[in-house]
Amino acid sequence: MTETPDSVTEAPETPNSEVDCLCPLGGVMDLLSRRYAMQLVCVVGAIGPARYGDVEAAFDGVSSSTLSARLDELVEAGILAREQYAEIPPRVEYELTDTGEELRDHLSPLIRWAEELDEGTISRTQE
Amino acid sequence: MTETPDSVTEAPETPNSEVDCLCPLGGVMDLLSRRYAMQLVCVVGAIGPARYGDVEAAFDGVSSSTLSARLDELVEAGILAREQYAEIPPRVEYELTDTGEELRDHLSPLIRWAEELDEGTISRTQE
DNA sequence: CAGAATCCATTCGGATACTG
DNA sequence: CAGTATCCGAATGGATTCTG
Repeated sequence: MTETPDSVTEAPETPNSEVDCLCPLGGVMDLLSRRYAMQLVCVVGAIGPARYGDVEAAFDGVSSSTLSARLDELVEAGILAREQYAEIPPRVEYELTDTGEELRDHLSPLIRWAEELDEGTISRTQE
Repeated sequence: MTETPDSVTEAPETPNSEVDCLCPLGGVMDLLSRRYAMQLVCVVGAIGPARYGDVEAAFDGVSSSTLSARLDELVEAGILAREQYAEIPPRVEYELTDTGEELRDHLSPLIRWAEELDEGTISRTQE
C-alpha cells in the first residue's frame, strides 16, 4: 500500500517525536473512514441484537449493497458478530463483539459531540 | 461539497425512537469519514502549530491535493485554524481550534485503540 | 426477511505539473 | 514553502433485480 522501501517505517527523522498518531493506513481506521461505518457501529450497539432490517431502517436511505458491504467489513474486522438463524423467515442478528463494544465506547462520545457541533453549524455560510 | 440538490436530506420521520446515534449525514462525521481526516486532526494536535510541510511529512505519501483538500475542509469546519504569515519564505501554520481540541480529545483514544487492535491483526489473510 | 449480484454515476484520491 | 489546477484511474455508493 504505502511505501516501504527498505527503511524503517518509523520516522527516520521525525519533525516532532510525538507524532506517531497515524496508524499505517489500512487498519481499522480505514474501515471506520468508510461511509456509515462509525454510525453503524453505534447503531448496532444501541439497538443490541440488530436485524438487518432494523439497521437499514435506522439509516433511512442507504442502499442495501452499501449497508451490506459495510456490515460485512465490520464483521470481518471482528467488530460485529453475525448470527444467522435458519428459520423460515430468515433472521440474522448483528451485535457488537467484545472488540466492537470497546470501539463503540470510543465512538459514542465522538458521535454525540459531532451531533452537538452539527446543530450549531446550521447558520453557517456553506458555499 | 457533498450533495445539496434542493431536496431534504433530513429524515422527516424517525424509524426507531431509540436509534438517534446517526447524525444527519453531512455534518462533521462526514468530514471525519474522509481519508486521513481523523489522523490529520490528531497529527496537527500533536505537532501543535504545524506547517504544511510538517503535516505532509508526517503522512509520508499523501498527495498535496488530497492533503490540501482535507486541510481546507477541516479549516472550513472550524476544526483547524490557518494562520498565514506573509514572509518571504511563506509560512503557514495550522493548529487546532477550540473545537478541534475537543475533537482531538475524542479522537486520540480512538486512534490509539485502533493502533493497538491493528497490531494484533497482522496475521490476517487479506487478499 | 436478508442479502448477493449487477450496473452505473459519482466521487475520491493520487500523480504530475505549475504558480505566488 | 505552500499550495492550486488538471487529469485520470480506482473505488465508492446508489438503484434495481433476483434469490434462498
